Amino acid sequence: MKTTDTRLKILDTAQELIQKLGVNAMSYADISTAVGIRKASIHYHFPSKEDLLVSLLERYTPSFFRLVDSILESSESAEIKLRRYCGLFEATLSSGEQDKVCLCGMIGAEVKTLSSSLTKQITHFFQENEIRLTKLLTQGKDEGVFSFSGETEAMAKLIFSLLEGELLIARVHGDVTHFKVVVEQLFQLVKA
Amino acid sequence: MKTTDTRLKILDTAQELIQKLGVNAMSYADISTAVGIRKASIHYHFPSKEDLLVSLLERYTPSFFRLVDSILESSESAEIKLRRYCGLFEATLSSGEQDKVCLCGMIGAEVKTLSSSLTKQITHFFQENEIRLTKLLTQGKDEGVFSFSGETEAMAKLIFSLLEGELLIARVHGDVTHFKVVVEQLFQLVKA
DNA sequence: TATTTTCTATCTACTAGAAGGTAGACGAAA
DNA sequence: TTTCGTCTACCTTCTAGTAGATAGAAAATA
Repeated sequence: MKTTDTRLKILDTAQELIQKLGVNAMSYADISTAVGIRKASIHYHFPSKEDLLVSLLERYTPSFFRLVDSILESSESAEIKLRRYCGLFEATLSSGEQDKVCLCGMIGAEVKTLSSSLTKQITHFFQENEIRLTKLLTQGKDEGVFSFSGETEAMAKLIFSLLEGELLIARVHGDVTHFKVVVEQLFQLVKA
Repeated sequence: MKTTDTRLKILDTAQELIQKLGVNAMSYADISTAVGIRKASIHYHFPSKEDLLVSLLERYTPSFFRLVDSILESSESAEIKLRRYCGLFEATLSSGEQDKVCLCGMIGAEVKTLSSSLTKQITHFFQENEIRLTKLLTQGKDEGVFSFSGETEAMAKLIFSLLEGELLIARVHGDVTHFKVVVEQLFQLVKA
């Protein structure tokens, strides 16, 4: 098997396991079993768990923002764009056995057990989301489809925290509808 | 030392450790060191980790709702009550070294590594919060101090997810202000 | 009251298994 | 013939959890 194939399989599997169980409940042995490769081979590709986490975030963050930016750059209304943005989070929750949350949300919860360089990567992910949401909201206000009082930046922060929080809560309830209800309520609040 | 004293110390320490590090990153050895007692003594009071978690939630949930209910039963305006409710979450974040989140938020993130009876306890905590927020919002609408479109129940869900999410996010940023900004924005949205 | 017994909470010492990680052999491909 | 990716075998440390000794307090008995 090619290097890149194994590497990818390891990253995919590790990501799924972390989104489901968290960093500290996931082990090299788990990945080993799921991928069908020996633990030592995983250490060949990712010498330490920290290396694996860094690589995971270096892949996840740009790939997530490619999706977000393709939404932002489309020619749709700000309302549709925001719906599609929220849809990215809902897709994570709905996928598979409805047992996964945002990778960065999960790692964010465990931040106090991780290195400062990982903390920086998570902070960066959060900030970039707020920046893009601010853009989106500004566009919506300019178009006249969004209307709400307060600062646009504060609203962006609020929306992002609500989405990350809902992912956790809806999963505990085992109820994707819970997520959808909150997103609909969000639209009630921002719609002009 | 009296039984109850040691038991309390163990519970207090375990709670702090979980709020900071999470269930899976906290060990009996950690508690042992912090309390100044041997591991075996902790197992005497709480035979298994599951027992400890159950006891922790059986203490945390009613004690949290005692605080919430004392706010709800006060004679203040709904706005003040909501501020004080949000203040409970902010207090957790602000306390100590600003490294703790809601116990149930943290355990909620790790829910897929835990027993179904613990999942039920977390679900219950979330639902009871939504019920109380719904009451509070209804009072505010009746008083005329709150005004927002959409269902009151959906708004309650939205507020709770936003608070749990903000706790995680603001901690990663190491910035209590981030939390305060979002709470202020919430008031912009609900105020009449 | 004095003594014995039982109970309680702690301790030391241990187990088995899982964790992250390493050394070095080996086969295939470049 | 060197490099690459995988393997087996192993190490150390940590994990939850157990067995059994012990000291002191409480309760029962003489």
